[in-house]
Amino acid sequence: MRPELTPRRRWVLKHIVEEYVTSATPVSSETVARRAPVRVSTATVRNDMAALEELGLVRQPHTSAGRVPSDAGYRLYVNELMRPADLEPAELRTIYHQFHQVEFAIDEWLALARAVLAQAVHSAAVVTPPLAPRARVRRIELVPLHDGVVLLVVLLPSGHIRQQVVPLVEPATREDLIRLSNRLSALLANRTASEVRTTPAASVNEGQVLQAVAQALEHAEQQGSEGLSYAGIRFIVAQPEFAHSAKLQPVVEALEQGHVLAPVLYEALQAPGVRVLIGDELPHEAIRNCSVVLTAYGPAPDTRGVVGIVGPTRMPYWRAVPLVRFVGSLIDGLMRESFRLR
Amino acid sequence: MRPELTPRRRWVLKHIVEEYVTSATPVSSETVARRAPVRVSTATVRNDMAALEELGLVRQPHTSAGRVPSDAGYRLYVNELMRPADLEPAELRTIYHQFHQVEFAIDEWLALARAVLAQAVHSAAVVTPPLAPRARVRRIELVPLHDGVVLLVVLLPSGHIRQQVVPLVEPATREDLIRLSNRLSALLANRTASEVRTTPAASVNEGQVLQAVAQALEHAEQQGSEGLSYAGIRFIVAQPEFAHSAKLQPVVEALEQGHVLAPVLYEALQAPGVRVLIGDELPHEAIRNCSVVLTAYGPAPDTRGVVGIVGPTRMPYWRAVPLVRFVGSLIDGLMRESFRLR
DNA sequence: TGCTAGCACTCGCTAGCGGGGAGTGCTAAG
DNA sequence: CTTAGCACTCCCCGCTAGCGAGTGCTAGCA
Repeated sequence: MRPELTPRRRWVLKHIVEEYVTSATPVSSETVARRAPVRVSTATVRNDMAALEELGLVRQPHTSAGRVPSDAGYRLYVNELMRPADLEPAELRTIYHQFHQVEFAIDEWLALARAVLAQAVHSAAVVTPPLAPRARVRRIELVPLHDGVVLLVVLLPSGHIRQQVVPLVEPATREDLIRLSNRLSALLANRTASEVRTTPAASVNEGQVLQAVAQALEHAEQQGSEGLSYAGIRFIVAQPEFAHSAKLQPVVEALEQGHVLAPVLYEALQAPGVRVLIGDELPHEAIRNCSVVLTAYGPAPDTRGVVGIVGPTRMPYWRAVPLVRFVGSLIDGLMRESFRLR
Repeated sequence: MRPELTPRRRWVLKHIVEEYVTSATPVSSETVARRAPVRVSTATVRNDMAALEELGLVRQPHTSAGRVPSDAGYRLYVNELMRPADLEPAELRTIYHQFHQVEFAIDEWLALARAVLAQAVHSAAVVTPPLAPRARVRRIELVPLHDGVVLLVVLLPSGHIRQQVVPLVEPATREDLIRLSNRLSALLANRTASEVRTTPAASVNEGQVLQAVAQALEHAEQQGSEGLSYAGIRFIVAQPEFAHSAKLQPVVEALEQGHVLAPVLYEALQAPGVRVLIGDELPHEAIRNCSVVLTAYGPAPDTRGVVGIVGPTRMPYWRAVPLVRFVGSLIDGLMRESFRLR
């Protein structure tokens, strides 16, 4: 019969997790007993540890070693035992200022988010641009470059810009171009690539531009799913569980070739709040001894992206969760601000 | 007295390098003798190896091990012995097509160059955007966004676009904006940030825009030096010399934090052709058992950037050199083409 | 003088062994 | 239910011996 999960046992588990995360070595009964709020003997703790093991919450790497949290143990910790860290006001202020110092453009924020999260949690950080499943036109602009050649600038709802060089067939004055971009901005507003493709063109030049707009939208959609970027691999390399490259390799590959993480990211896109996935909850074998902490950002459903952390299951969840939440909300706020402006 | 570097000894060195690069294990006299074009005994090869060692071109990890090329040995190999590989026409065609399939924009080419080089040489690849030491204005454009707010688009000589949101002080019609952007495009053409800063403004709005232009240029300059990006760390992780994370860590750090490589990249920016730096020729201790193969791309002096490979000194130089050359010239060609269009 | 065959030697690599120590599980008593 | 005590397990470390790859050296031959 399954042992009971008494309050003290929960407490023991909590300390096993927190101790193991910081020390990276199996936690002995003595270590836990020493840190206990009321005096308990090591033998008592050992009994509790045995019970936790029977419940599948901790493991022993081998007899006569301390205990290590199992994935289920981390899960219980995150769900019920963890108290998210109070982040230093100074740290938050620094991050806040960094975000308000960079250029007012989403790519800058995302690059910064990568760097900040990686540094703050000492893990790898992943970031996706807004993943509009269908890219739409917000506005288009035609910039004359040279005789017979214009630069098409397509503004997307996410605030991204796509540019494309368009050769014209018939000569056009600057005024023609302004009329054309006004007309097309109104005509194409909120249209998707396939809708643009089927829009009839009123002139040869307009046909050229329509083609280019559709192409730009398609590229934007494609880039969305391939646009995952990461930072902080150096922190992963430094983790003792990845000291041997055989362990490290699948993780680095998963990060560099986004498709391993893609399903997880798309899932996080829908869910509100901060999402934590631990070890075997992840879909791929390759990253079974990793955890991810993710949150979606972005105001509208089709301008949402994901930021988060990828690290070993032995991760300081109590820091990772509030930090991811904070950075996510910062980007979210900046995007709302930029939407209000537009 | 120093032994002589006879033709056969050069030949032995060549084969030590090529064998070691592919096998990653010290090369024995027998292996070399077996591959010899004319029949020689292992004893003869051993004598030659001893001579090469005395010349500092090869090393012995320990007595009773085979020989491994030294940095000087690699250098001699690259300078005098190497015959750059004839790349497969199919491989070149594939790369060529990839470059002509992506969007017509420099960032796309650079991302592709990273991926292609990493994959083709199985090493990390580094890429910098055009590193204009002084960013200049090519053209500016003002796009109305909302009441009192415009999006400033600055085209740079490199083909990059910088965008910036500018709040206006006085109301302006669409025609006002066109006049203003025409005026400023002409006025500021080829100006640097500091020159823009000291340009007197004819109106309050113009002052706002001038500030924003200067800021955009400064950001562009700054991003140039921080804009180094890399790919293919997974290949570095897979190399046996980096199996232990202690060896790997400094390399990954050097890649992620561009400043270690910066001086090397700036040097390569000036030099024509493909530049190879081997082991201790690199400025930083951290990457002493790495080599880099770099080439500059870009038509004009202030639109030049660098692409290349970073890998272990045990690198297939005979493939790396022609591949870097090829990819560099592809980007160069695309940039020239895009300049001709504009 | 240069090449080659033969041989002793070096030294990393691996397996096996033993002692020390950390940490456990169990038992019996409070 | 908790605790003190104790035997037990098993990792870790250092040591040793044997093996084998590969060398350096020497002597003989063209």
